[in-house]
Amino acid sequence: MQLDNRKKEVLHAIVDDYVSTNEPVGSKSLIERHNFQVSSATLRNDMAELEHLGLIEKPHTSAGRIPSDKGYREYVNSLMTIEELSPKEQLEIEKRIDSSVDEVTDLIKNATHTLSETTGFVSLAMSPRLKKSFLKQLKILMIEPGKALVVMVLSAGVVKDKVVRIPNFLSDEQIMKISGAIEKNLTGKPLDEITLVTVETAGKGTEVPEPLLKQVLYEAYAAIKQADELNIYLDGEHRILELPDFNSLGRARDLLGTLSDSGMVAGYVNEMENAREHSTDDSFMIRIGQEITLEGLDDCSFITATYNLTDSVSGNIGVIGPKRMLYSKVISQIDFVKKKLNKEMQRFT
Amino acid sequence: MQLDNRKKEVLHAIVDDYVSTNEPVGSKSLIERHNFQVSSATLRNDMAELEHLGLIEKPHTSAGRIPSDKGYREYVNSLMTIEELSPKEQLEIEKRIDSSVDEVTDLIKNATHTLSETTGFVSLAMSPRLKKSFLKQLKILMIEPGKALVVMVLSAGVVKDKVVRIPNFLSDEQIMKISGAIEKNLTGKPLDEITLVTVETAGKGTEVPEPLLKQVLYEAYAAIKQADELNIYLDGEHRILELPDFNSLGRARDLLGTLSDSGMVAGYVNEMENAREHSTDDSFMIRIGQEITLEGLDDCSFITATYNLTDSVSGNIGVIGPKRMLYSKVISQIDFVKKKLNKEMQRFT
DNA sequence: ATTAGCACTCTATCCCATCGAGTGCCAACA
DNA sequence: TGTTGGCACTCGATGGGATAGAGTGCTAAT
Repeated sequence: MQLDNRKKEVLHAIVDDYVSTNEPVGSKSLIERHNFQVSSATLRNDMAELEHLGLIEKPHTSAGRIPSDKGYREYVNSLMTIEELSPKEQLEIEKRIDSSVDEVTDLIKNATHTLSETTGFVSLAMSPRLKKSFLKQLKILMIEPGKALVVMVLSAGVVKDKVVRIPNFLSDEQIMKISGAIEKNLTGKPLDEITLVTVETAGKGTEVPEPLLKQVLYEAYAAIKQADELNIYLDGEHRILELPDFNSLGRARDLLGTLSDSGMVAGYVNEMENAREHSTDDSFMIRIGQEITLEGLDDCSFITATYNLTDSVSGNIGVIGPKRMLYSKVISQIDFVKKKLNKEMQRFT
Repeated sequence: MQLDNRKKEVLHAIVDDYVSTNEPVGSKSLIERHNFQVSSATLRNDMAELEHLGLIEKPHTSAGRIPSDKGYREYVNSLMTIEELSPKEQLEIEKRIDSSVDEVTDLIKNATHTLSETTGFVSLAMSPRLKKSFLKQLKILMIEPGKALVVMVLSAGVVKDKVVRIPNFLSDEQIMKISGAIEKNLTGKPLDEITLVTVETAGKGTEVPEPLLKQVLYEAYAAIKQADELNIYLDGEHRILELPDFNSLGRARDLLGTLSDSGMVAGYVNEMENAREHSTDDSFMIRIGQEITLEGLDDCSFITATYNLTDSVSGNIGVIGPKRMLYSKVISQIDFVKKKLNKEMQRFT
């Protein structure tokens, strides 16, 4: 994008003004609010140029300009400068992320809630992608005839469990044998390398009759697979209605409708994450307006960062807010929450 | 409420018409839509009377009438007749409540989601009140030095667990002893009779040094207490925006804001439930408009039914919708979901 | 007790005039 | 060539009538 300096400043100013006033910005008010050493007519020429480049647009023929998706993109990529949060803001966030919880899940929910409160937008987090973490323990507890609990401890300090159905007439002892065999053979294996075949192989030589054994092994496998399923935590959906950008009811409805299908959102975040892994970006993912392929999010921006539970186990945390947001601020808020989250997570590993 | 027959019919008709049209109903349209064998002037007199009794009201001097909270209450208590769902509707619900899930929690979430889909309103369920269920098993699993998992199996077929911190230098064997002692002494006791004292007494004679023992017992107690904490599941909040009753944005915002504090809603449901237990009502709780003491729910009705996991372990499931709802229909929908839920729950006990 | 008739009330809607912020373009200027 | 003042034009927002329509309460007659 070959823009001379003044045009860059103009775009910068338009984005800033539009973000803070929520009104299309015209050449005259631009002059009033900023120290351009030229006349409004000159700015009008510049603005015509910027519009030609697709960076800004007019809602109506005789209205001021608002940034286009491309304009926001340029702003985010090249123009804005990110400032650190003030110590007071930092303290506020640190205070809210309660460090006394006993489970990683609660910590993540906490951070998500905090992020929604500080930004005023919808926040979301993905559970850690555990497929790279490995099994440290696996126990099968008999609950009652026909029912057992598979408990797994993973390397990332996470505990998962699942109630499963087992054949009625299996004895406690048989179950112990099976769970011991699985644990012995699969400990240390990353979850994504554990398949039904691996589990079945691990269970061999347990002196349990074939068909019974097979069912238990299958259930154990299912439990392991469920352990690395991704969860998504959304928070603060109701804040959408407090944003002037979504006062049209129709938009708010579409957006909330989409967000209510959390599985779909989770799938999208995952897609984004996969796309990132093959690129050279830093750890932020920013999608603006139409770049987002979820229905009803045309007027939104979607920003996530990657937190780390261990070196190889990570997840995402971020916000969904209006395109018209204070990007630099929001990004540093997400960044700070992410860092705090990373720090707190060390307690678990 | 001493109302002659025609006045009852008039109130009935006003509620019906207002529910279906969402417009204040006047004397003339009442005549048009129903077979009253009198003139509109007569109805006007009746309506003036009903208004005097506080059963209906006028939005403006020259508008038709709408039911007041009291009017809806009279309608619900004495006027409406509840019809069964059609076989088709029943089938639809049965189909949606997937019976293949392995955990009670998932079943409840499923039913809640189904209820929101069938009614088009916000639905909610409380987790079973487990304080009357008793401990069937309690195991403490060592996860790593300093960390253990307390697994509890309750009489209602529910499995609960909690990660707890324990002293670093406790051995596997010591933990087993403690968990064995707790299990031995507390099995069969209802959760609400288990106190810190009971747990400490149960743990005596385990030959584990006093201060270490005490900490583990405390954590076990905390885990047990957490097991009977109530959870609330809300679903379909976004549907609020699809209701004409909440097209004013301000109202929708207040309502969603209140619902976002799920703890508060849970507390309210619990309060309602407690109030019910001392009354002779049947199993439905209906709160209309201002009867609801939650902020922002003035235009809502809150209807819940009680499901049973076992004879003594129950929870609530219901909806929050606009006051202007088809009560008879919604009640039978909730009732049917509740019955289906009860039926499915038998698999777990 | 019921009814027809009537004057009155209030909202919703449409139309129209006006205002104002903003634009594009042109001609002049450095 | 880039910058500027000037000007005609556009279009949404605002606000003031005028009108229509549905509904009401009251009165007098049945």
